[in-house]
Amino acid sequence: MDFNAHKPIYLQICDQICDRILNGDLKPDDRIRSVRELGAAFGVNPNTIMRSYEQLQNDGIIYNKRGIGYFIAENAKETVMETKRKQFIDESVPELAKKMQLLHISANKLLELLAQYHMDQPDD
Amino acid sequence: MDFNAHKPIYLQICDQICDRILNGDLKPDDRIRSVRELGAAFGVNPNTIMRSYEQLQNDGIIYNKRGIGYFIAENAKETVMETKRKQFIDESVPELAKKMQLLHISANKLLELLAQYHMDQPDD
Amino acid sequence: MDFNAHKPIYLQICDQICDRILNGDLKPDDRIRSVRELGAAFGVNPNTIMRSYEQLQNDGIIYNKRGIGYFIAENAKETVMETKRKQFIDESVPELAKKMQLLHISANKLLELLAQYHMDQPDD
Amino acid sequence: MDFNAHKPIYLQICDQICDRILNGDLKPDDRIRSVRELGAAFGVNPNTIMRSYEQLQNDGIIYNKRGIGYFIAENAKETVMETKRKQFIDESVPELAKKMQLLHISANKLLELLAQYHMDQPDD
DNA sequence: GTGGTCTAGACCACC
DNA sequence: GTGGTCTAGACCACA
Repeated sequence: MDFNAHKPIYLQICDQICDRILNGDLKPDDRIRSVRELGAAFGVNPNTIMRSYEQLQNDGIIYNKRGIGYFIAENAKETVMETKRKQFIDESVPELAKKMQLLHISANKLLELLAQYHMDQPDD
Repeated sequence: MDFNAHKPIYLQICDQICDRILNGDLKPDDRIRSVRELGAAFGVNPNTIMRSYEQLQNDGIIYNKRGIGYFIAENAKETVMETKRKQFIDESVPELAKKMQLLHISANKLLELLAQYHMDQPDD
Repeated sequence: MDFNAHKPIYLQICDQICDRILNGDLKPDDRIRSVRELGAAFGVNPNTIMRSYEQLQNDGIIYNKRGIGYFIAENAKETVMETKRKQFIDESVPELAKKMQLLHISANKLLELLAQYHMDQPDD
Repeated sequence: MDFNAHKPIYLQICDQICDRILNGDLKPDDRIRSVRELGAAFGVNPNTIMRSYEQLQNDGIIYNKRGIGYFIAENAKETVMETKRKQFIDESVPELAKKMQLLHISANKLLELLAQYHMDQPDD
């Protein structure tokens, strides 16, 4: 894994795990790799992984069994989905709208730009 | 002005000035407020304002008359517009596309969300 | 059995056994379940149960017949009672007093709160 | 400051700050000492202090001004009070009730024990 | 000066 | 083996 220099590594790891939950790769009660294991795999200090796991645990996305490891929470997918959608609607959309207005970019133009990025997703 | 906690204040000030240039509030050769004045107005250290002005000057958006103050550059609006559009297309759009895909938000849904924010802009 | 996340599982198991001794559920020379059996019942590693039994044995609350199992000690109830009362008076009460003071909870309020939990115990 | 060995230092620091908020020593918008300063004062690594501050910030008890420091939140006292009271009622009280029942300690006996610890607090 | 992130390495309790 | 806490020290961006 290679990391964006401008965002904390531990948050990028959170994002990566959330993405894997959203796309179904990680399911409830799946064990995720230990801090040491994942640290080695990512070439990152275990403390940094620990920090990611703490964050995710605070958010109710993973839970911990003492001496055993970390596991995906029961309703992790819903939690992540809800959190991210809320963020999207409350932050990304207004910001986007503001930019479009200032830059004179119409909705049509936006659709055109998005078309390049395989927007073949169903609504839900 | 209240500042977003996750973006440097000096950049938020840059943004605010750029916005005012784009919407026509600031025109070429208008004088902008001194670092002291704006610092006081924003409740921010003048050094921070200075940093914003340096940034804008480097980008060719404002210029400096020594001992007098900072002024909006001749082609500021075009410069800003071009820079921001490039950023929008190269950064915002791909990021947006990725989020929409993960969150199963369709283009239609996006338009619907945007509609709340007065999308009555012409293309150009 | 579900375990409190902030106290070691092996101590919670000790507590549970002590409670059963105090309330008369376990009597002197009763055999308690084997580490394997109890481990399976609790969904816990047998080593963890072993650790609980060692602890209780050190405290003189249970004893071991090699190859046969663990048994409640003769004076287990008295031992437990004495130990726990000492703990209660030396640790729980001061801690309680400190909290009540900080949170402005009066003795009356405390009695009121306790009333919900069937405080029909005689003194002794 | 001397620390209890069985509770994480960073949590003990959180508690100490909460206590100072509750007793009125720290008021809204007061600046608290920098991580380095407090670390030096307590003979503790600044990282450990940082961890306390993160925790308190997550709980909405303190907030941060970039490059300036940490400050007591507006309604910190209420937040702390509410959190701790909830904890007291939901956790301490039932646990206390259970212990009293098992150890045959009556409400009167409890009051007697508490009396030593200056229980001259008003209700509220 | 401030906080924030990260590393390396240690030690501990627990399973 | 697991996580959890802590230290020491580094480097960075920001005010």
